[in-house]
Amino acid sequence: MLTNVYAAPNSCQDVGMAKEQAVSIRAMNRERITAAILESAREQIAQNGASALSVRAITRELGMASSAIYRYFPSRDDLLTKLIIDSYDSLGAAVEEAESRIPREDLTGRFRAICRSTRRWALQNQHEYFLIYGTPVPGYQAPQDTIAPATRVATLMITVLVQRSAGQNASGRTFGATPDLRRALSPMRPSVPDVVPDAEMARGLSVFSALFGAVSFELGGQLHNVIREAETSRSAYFEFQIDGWIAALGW
Amino acid sequence: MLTNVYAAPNSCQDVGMAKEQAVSIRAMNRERITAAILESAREQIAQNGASALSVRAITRELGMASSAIYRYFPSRDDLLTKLIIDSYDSLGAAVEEAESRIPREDLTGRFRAICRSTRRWALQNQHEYFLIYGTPVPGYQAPQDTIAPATRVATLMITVLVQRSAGQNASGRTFGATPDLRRALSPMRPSVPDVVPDAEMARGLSVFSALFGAVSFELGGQLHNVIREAETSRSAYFEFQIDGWIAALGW
DNA sequence: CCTAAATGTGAGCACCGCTCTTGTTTTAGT
DNA sequence: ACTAAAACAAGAGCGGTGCTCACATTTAGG
Repeated sequence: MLTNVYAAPNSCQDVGMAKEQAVSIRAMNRERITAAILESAREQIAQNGASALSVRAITRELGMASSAIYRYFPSRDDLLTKLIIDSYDSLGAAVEEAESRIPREDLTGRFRAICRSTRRWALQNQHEYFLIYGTPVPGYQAPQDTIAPATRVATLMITVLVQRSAGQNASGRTFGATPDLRRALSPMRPSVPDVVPDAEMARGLSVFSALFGAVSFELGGQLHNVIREAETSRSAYFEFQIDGWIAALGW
Repeated sequence: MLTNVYAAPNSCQDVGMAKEQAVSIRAMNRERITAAILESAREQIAQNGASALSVRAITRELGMASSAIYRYFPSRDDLLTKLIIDSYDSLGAAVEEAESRIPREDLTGRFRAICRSTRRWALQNQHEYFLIYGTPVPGYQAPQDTIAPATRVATLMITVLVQRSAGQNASGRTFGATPDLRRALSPMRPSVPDVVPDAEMARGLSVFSALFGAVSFELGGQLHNVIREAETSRSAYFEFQIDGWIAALGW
């Protein structure tokens, strides 16, 4: 149960305050209540998943009228959008933190760190993970605000790939990359330095989706009765997959 | 709009019928109405996804009382379970059909067919795909009936792997497979012939999850602004990935 | 100070999954 | 053929949902 930060919204009214304060009490309350709503929502999602998120339940927990929440979020979907953005950021921050601990020159180590921290975050935030990489909601179009946070871990992965490609200046193994594939990758091209050949980009992206396929399979229960549930087994299998991805990248 | 197969449930009552008919009119009606419910449900899911499935909407479309549907499915979840099983079967049948068209000795061709038909089915049945491989519903435990259909495409993939392993009797490249990995794979071991080494099994499973990761990424919009939307581009990228998986399998 | 904007409230709408009662129809046993 | 039991259909209703609206109150700024 949350402490009711929403209660007594006018608690500051009788305290004499200077008119020109840094932030008005209204703005303060707004920020506080918005945060409380998000906290309650996150709690609900962590326990029962996104589909069970109820705005009425949030207002109940906060002790406000059910209609009051619409002063802060115009709809349930907008609330969810904000939560999605936060989840992207949470995952991005976790992965960035883990990767930053590895010596810069240890490229495979950084790659491993990205994979492991992604899985770890997903295991610890299952519902948030599926909020991001689960079933897309039908009418939902990802707003502009989501795309930047969504690319944080992808950007990190690309960075490692770039440094790898830069290390071996245009070595062989640059076959592949049919014209069709080149065109397919064109939207991504501007974001990636020229040192990275097309095939390398495609391989990186492929490994990227394989990573999330592996995590989704584990979290989605697709490995039930296939890989032992014990963490040692799950982890061993995951490490085996990482080795495979590193090999696929030609490292 | 569906033709109202539910209407006039007593239409047979006044026709004199022999008592010992193969199936009673009640059983006939039950079968007919159950089929109509499922058809309407599938239609709804195809249009708006599983989350938008409403039993009341089904009964409206069929012209029955909203409470009547509970004579056929005890709850919305049971209805969904049936639809999940059907989706597994639909996917399994599509993949089996496509794979069966390839000459038996063309192992990579059969593998390619499995991958391509999986993607094709997913593109044509997006909501059904996410019904299977999307966000797991919180309290939902897959009933026993689902596991058999769920393994159809996996079984197919294993078959190809087995034939490949059988072809090259215990060649080199059987490194890997730490004790931890061996234990991790133990639940799967009884289902796979001994000719397939542990590492091969793990690799196959890894490729399997990579396949679904790739499909999920495409359907989930994760490739938006990354790979051109045109089918030629999407297909070219997918084929590139297939080549990578074949390489990963050491073929 | 006073108007206008922002915020809180409660009633209410249309929908949802599901239950229960009541009355009808079909089945099965004698 | 008759009857008890089982299956079924219909409607009312319960508690829940997201959301809107009219109305009171509180705050902000000219």
